[in-house]
Amino acid sequence: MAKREYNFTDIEGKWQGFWEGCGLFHTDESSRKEKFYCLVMFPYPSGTLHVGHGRNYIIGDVVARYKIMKDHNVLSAIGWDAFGLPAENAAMKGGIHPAIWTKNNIKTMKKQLHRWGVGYDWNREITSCDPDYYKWTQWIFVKLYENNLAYKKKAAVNWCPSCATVLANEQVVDGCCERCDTPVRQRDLEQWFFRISQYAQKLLDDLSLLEGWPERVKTMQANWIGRSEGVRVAFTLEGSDKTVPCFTTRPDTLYGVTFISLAPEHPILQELISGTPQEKAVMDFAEKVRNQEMVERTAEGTEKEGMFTGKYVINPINHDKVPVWVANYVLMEYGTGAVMGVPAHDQRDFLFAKKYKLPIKIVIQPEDNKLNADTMKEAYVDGGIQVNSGSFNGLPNTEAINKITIHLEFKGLGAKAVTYRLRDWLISRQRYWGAPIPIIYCEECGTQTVPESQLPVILPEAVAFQQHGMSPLAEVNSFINTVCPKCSGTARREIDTMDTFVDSSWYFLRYLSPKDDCQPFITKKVNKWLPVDQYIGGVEHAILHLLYSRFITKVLYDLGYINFKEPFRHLFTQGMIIKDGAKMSKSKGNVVSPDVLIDKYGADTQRLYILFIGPPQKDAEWNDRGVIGAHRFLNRLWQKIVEYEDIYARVQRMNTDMSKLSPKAKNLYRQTNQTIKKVTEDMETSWHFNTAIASVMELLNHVDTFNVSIPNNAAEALDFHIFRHTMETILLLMSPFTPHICEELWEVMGHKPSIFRQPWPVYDKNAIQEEVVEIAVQINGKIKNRLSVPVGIDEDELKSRILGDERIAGFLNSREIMNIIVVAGRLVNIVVK
RNA sequence: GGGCGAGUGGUGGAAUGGCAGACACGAAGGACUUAAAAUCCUUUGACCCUAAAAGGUUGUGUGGGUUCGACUCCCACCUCGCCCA
Repeated sequence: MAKREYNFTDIEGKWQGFWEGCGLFHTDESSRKEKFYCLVMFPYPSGTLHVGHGRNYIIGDVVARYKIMKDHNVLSAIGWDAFGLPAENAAMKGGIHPAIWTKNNIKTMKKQLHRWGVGYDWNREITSCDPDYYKWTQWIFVKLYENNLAYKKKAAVNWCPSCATVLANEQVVDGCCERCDTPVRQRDLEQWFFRISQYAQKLLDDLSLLEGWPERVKTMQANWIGRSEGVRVAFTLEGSDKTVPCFTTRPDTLYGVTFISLAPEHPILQELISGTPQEKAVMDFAEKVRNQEMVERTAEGTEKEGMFTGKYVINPINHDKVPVWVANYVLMEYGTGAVMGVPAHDQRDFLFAKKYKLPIKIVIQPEDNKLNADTMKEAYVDGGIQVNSGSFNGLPNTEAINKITIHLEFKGLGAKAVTYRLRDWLISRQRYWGAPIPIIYCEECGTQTVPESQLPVILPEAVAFQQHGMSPLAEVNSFINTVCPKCSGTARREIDTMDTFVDSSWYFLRYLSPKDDCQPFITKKVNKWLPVDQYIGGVEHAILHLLYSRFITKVLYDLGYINFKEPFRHLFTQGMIIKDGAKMSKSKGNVVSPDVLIDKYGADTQRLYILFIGPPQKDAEWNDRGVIGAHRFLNRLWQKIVEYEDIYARVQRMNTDMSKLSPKAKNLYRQTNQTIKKVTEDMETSWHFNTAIASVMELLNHVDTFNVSIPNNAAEALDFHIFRHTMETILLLMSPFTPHICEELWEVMGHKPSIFRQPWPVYDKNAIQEEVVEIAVQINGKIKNRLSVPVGIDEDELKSRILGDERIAGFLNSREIMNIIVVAGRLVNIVVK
């Protein structure tokens, strides 16, 4: 009989068409099966996908297919995070319109996804740059604005003086413009913000609800939110009744204050120095600092710089008169924009004081070696006993923190306060390729939102892209000029567009009603399908995207649109695929194209290799040569099954009666069941697909030694039956990983497709039990021999067998046995003197 | 500087208190072939010993500790990666 070749190209095309046709991934919302919402982070259509991207979609596909077999009603959809800078850069460079560029890329990438065999309910596809979608992104903006969660204020933005344009943070590389390498400056411009800081505490508290999230990601979010508890202390300006509030987490060091520092942006600064001789010098200095980059200003290694304002404040606790400085390391955005300087107990204050010869006053002494203000080389930041602290002397500082706080509150000099590192979310971009912010400025009525009936505010297509300068929207008069929705007078539109993180912070709600033009999502549906049961994506989104999505979800919850507080129940973050020691990227030239590999070996081979390369949560090193191993395995599986293509129909199916099996069949049957157990456990708990696949490889290796033949009698038919059971099991277990070949071979073995309509195999508890086990025998922890014994052997019996073993007896000689440790079914350790 | 993670053969990795290196790649040798590819078989951590077999020593970044027993737990350190400063 002529053997069929493993023609992966035909097979993969055939089954991709079949699944599409039979609606394998079509979600029937009326189904009564348990729902499972499986979501991969939707891609940015950057051009083409490489195998590193593939990991994300393949893992998602494995999970979706597995859950389908476990009889869940699976929702698996995809879309495109289609607004963003690269499209606009391409327009400036290549003269191609961002819309066209994006559309082309989506087409390419969609084809690539299809070729991988990853399945989605394509009827639910969404594209964030599509007006049908961004209409609702704008709607969300309006809802936030109406609820005082969106506002406009002046803020420092990255400004490239050479390109004369605003840069997003990710366009700033090492403090310079990524395009022209000019050092980036800070400029104050009117910017739109979302008031995420108002949700800081909720975002922090509800991390505890996220049991299915990696601890690591939760920690990163908690650090990003950065809650700190402390006291806001009011320092009174000398000769005035004005106060400067300072936030500190260390009220125990209040007696040690020798100066206070203001941020250069502090509103009181101008007033302080107005009309004084030092006014110009101080304002020049403040201007200089404001042009420094934020990161640079606060970096520990950066030179602390400051200037005396000539004014003093009074320390409320001891009435010390302390000088007011302005300093580069104080940020207006954090706390109150003013800090109390305690050089003895804060390292930055220490460096500052040393540089400007400000006094150092010790107020906490460690128990052991006494500090000396004149000789200390760095700030002492640890605990100790209060000194120079009036009535608080002698207290441990941990106690003084509370007592001083209470004292300040009692006297009305301060109040407990909590601050967060989390700052409001700057969402406006002076860019073209984004969702227009739906705001209209009317000279009569002021700032107006665009009414819902007028949404979407369509992004005009005919615009000119220039190398330099402002957003192209600034020049489109037909866009800018409009009428006020309230008074119908002349008005102009906001020309800023929204950060793409806004688009991606709610897309998971849209998959439930992707084409609805009356509402962004249907409350009843999202309440049924969300939270997402499994979210899968890269750890690079651990902070921003996930935090913003959580924020928008909480806002929608508070506004009564949805009944869940968190969008993603379980989160899985896969590791990067590394090539030549670096993350795959076009600029490094180390990308591996999936298309070449699919042409050569097929999609199943590539899927298998990506899953086999290592545990999916860890980074893994790509090795082109390793792919061959995956291909060989699939070839062997193919040959093994096709070899008996004509036989399957001729051998009757039967139930497995263990007692009738030949010893070799019993062994195979046992290992088959053990493999079901191993793979199922890997799928359910750790997602270690690599070890799951390895165990199936071992099983196939075992089949090779099984020597099945075309049956001529009852005994051989029984062996064949076990062989068939094993091969069918392998197909079922492998089908989420390598769906095409399994589907094809399932048919070869005489079944009607689809294999994904089969239930996931369940192992036979009685069959996995070994009869004989090999026990390692150690003497003082060193292996000396191995003995095969029946499973469940009596401990005394085991000991006597071991002590009776010739080799062991030889090693023991006549040494005195101190102890014998028995680990059932594994090992025995004889401890001798 | 802080937080988190990682460090195991030539390579990717396996084993989370009990036989280190499963599974796979690569390499070496062999079979098939006019030849090559593909495929199949054998060997493969290092070192020592041996004619060979058998055997022994050593080995999971480094140094300590806990334990009958440590890749695994504890302490200190080194290197790398990510995030935050």
